[in-house]
Amino acid sequence: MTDKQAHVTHQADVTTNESGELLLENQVCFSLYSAANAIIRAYRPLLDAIDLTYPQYLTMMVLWANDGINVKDMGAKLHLDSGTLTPLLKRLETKGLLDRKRALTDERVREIWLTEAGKALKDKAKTIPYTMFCKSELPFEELAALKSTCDKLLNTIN
Amino acid sequence: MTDKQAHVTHQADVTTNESGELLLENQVCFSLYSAANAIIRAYRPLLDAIDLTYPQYLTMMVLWANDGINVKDMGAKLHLDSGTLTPLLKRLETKGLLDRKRALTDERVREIWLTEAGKALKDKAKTIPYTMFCKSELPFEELAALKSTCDKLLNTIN
DNA sequence: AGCAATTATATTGTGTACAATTTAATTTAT
DNA sequence: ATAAATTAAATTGTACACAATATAATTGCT
Repeated sequence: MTDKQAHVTHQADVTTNESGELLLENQVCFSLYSAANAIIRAYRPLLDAIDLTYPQYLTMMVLWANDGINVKDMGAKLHLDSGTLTPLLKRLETKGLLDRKRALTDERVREIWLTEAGKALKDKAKTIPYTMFCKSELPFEELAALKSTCDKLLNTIN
Repeated sequence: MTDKQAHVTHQADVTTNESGELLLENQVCFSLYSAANAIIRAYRPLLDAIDLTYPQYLTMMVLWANDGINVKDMGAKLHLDSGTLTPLLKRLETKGLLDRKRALTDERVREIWLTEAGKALKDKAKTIPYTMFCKSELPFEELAALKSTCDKLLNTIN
């Protein structure tokens, strides 16, 4: 083993075993990736009841707090680009939850406005976060620490 | 506000503000979801160099430690089903990294065996975890805590 | 004013995730 | 032994993510 590899093994032994092997079980990123998938799966039965997917639910949450927001600002909040958002917003429009209007001052800009049905959905979604909190079976402090680390990761990694 | 909703707000104020509103900024699950997406984006330039996607890289990692594993056991390790794995494994087969063989004792079972090229790729992938560790700019202990919480979440939520 | 550069969104194409269903092989129960 | 039940993969269809590119509107520059 080279000096460089020894350093690697020492510094990052979350990721490798004593022989420097790549082990799935030791990968932080794999745990994060699997937990994110599991969370989306856990949301599904709750969101099926209001006919939303998880990304659609996040999008509605942005709109409930920022009605009339444009696609670019929505993308900045959700960390998603127009390639993801355009079709997603069209599907929410088809469901009758929002309208996609062009801004009067700038024809390029698409403003997203909730319909009455879209606004009404907010109330039905209100209990979802607490249900998920219970499903997690984790103490409040641990979830707060998880959020803090994820936010740091997101900020430094991009 | 009902008593039940007051309880919700008190218990889960990571998710809601003082008026009980659903705020994206306060959602643990959204942070986890965004961090997972960000991590996959951060892996991309490293994995492009060896022509793998992140799920393909995870799959190869399983094979490097468990050559000849079948699809079901692979799915249990990766928390993915055959609907995801079958096409993914076919793509890795097309790249010449593995062979998909039927088990002799049970014709239903598909065994996945690394080719020489598949085995050789392991060496090129060795430095990736340490590079990602550096990219995170987080102390080792915080990453270990992150992994621990994600693993707990994955176990309780399913 | 007029043209180049920039910006906002949309489109195209690839690769996941996953529910639901199908197919084929094996096991179980009678 | 054989029909029913179970199991392992594969298939089908929907919905993300995101890179790359295209389109159209606006801004900046001279």
